[in-house]
Amino acid sequence: MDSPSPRAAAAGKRQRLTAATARVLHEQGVERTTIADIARAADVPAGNVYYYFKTKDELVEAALAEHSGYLTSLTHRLDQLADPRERLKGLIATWVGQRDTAARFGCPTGTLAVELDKRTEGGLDLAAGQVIRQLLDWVEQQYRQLGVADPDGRALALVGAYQGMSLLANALRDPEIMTREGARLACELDGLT
Amino acid sequence: MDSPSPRAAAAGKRQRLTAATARVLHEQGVERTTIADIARAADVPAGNVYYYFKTKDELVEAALAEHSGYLTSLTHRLDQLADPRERLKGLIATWVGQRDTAARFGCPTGTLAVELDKRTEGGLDLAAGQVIRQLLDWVEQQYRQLGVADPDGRALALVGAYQGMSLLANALRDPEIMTREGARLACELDGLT
DNA sequence: GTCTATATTTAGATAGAC
DNA sequence: GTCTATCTAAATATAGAC
Repeated sequence: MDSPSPRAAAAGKRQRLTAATARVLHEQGVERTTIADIARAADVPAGNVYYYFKTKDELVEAALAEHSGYLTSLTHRLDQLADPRERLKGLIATWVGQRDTAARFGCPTGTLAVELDKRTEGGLDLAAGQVIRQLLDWVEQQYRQLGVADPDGRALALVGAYQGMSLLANALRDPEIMTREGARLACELDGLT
Repeated sequence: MDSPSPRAAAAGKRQRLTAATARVLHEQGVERTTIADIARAADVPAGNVYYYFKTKDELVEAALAEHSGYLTSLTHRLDQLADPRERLKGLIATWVGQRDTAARFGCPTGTLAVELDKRTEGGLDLAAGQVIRQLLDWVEQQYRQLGVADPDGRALALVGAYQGMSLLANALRDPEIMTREGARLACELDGLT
């Protein structure tokens, strides 16, 4: 279409703002990111942002929804694999594939959780935790289908290992930490009876 | 002493400010903490802080030095134990003992690392990583003395597990995650030949 | 060495023209 | 629906009286 309808243009801008917010919050953190930063990244005029989002917190919420949507599409893709063990190994491979981003900026949801958890007001302090919970639940289901003992404990261990290796890779600026830990986790999966 | 010398009083205030900064940054995060918050927590008049620390970043540096000092005294205490395996189990027990604080505010050094890593200026972006490196080095030494293979990989796994379980406990506000993961890590240590 | 008052800067948010 | 100008609030940092 050469001339998208105003409604379509508006939806496009809203989507661009959401995607840009997710990216910029990951790179700069919530507190160091200004509305102007987001507008620039989305190529939307600064004064126009408030037409689409009433407050900065609404932008943060939209970014969290974006992360949740990404996670949903990732797990749906992995669900195509027949073997739950292969699904978990696919998840680990995805993490390792993002090692350079992780070494520079950490896990998008994990770092957001750390920042939001410091808040006492606004009601977003536990919002990132819900996205992490979504991942934990999916991982637990895979262990359950594998028929191993303590599926939720194992899910905590796997997702915890991911958050931990992302934080270390980020703090030490070393993507190879993701590779090494990913290999170890895949090995452990292979060793499960 | 009823009347400490001015020099002693000054050193006392500096120490109070350092300790208060470490505590408040942990609870509120760097970006959401104001100089006034720190002054109040240290019971020092707000306008007086700048006599002791020229900038907010100097306070952040002091807090990091405090964490490093805490880590040094903790490892020195654990070094009194004869068996390196017992030292590592003592470290894990210390982590689990701090589960309520971890569930509320995360690991002091880890959450500081996440925040500082988002910075591109000021030179403090990698400072928290050095404290984490200090812990990694000590843990690696213990594995080395145990004579197991891949001591630095194992150190990454153990410290990563700690950072991961702290983040999950914090994001989900559940201290029991620390207990469960701590038990698993201690078990793994017992299983090492 | 202590403290008040204030300068400076910055960012979130809004009013209103177009 | 778009955009500029601006209000307001807050926080870092400084000047200077005591």
